[in-house]
Amino acid sequence: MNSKHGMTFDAFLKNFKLHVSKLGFKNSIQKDYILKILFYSDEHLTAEQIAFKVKEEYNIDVGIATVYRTVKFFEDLNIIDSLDVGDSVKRYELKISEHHDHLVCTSCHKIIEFSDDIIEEKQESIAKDNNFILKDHAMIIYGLCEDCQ
Amino acid sequence: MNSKHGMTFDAFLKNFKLHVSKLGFKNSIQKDYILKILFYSDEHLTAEQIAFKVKEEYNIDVGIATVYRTVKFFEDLNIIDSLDVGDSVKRYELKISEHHDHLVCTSCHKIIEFSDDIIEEKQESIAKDNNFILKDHAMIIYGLCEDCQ
DNA sequence: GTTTAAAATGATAATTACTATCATTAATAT
DNA sequence: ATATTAATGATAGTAATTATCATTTTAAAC
Repeated sequence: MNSKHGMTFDAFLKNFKLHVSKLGFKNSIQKDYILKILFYSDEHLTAEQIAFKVKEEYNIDVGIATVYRTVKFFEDLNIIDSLDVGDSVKRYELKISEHHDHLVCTSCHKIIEFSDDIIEEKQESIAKDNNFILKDHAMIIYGLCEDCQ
Repeated sequence: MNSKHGMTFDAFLKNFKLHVSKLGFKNSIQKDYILKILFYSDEHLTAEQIAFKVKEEYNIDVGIATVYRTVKFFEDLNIIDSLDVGDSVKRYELKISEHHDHLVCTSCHKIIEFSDDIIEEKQESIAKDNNFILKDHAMIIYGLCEDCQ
């Protein structure tokens, strides 16, 4: 067990590749390494950051267009979340750990994750009350962190 | 009383213009009509839509740069909220009615407003628990509305 | 292991929402 | 009325993302 996700990356990757094949898509080393960077990252990464880290850590060149395509692909597969902190750049994170929401510092842009069962339940009931089938939600609380007050 | 806001637009505008003056800024018919469109709109409007409606409904020409500047100005004054439904276009709404969050249909992009006191309270306590001074929050629940299921 | 068909990639052009610039206009103070 | 100064509008510029298309790679069939 060498990760915070309760699963090794190799096991996760094997599973992922099988899933991709079954859906009729083709695997690639680019997908593998983008996934790997996201798997091990503690932070929410932009497309540019992903490309940079794949090169830096594994010496694999990935075109920026491929990164954008791949994160979109991952979103379609529902394995990543995208997050816009308010600076109009999308940041991505793998969805394999349990769901959480975000607290964002409006000064230093630090991101803190949290989860709250009561809020989750409330969201369910609000969707129900409005005859919506709940698909997803995004909740960002903006404030000033300890360091920036 | 001719509006959903419990105040006539004329009263609201008078107040607004006084506030602008007091802060040392100048008033303009462009600001007035952008505010008027937002005041009477049931929907969350993009900058482009605001410019179009000002022309359509009051036959006033407003440059698109002025609309962007003005909504930013209104944001600084804290009288409008901006909302990104996920299509990377900002939509704006006046903040004169009480605070609410949004339910968005992922199919037809219909927006439904809701508010929930328990969620609001929870957000307060989450901010507190993390030593954040809460400034604002954005919560969007995504789902399929009745018509799109 | 070759061949084949289709999808993925990478370089880059295009798009789009938004911002900056700057000359002109309009609003407030004197 | 005049002066001052901010606001406006036209448009160039920016930055993130998407589209295009020639080339490469994948995976399946032979």
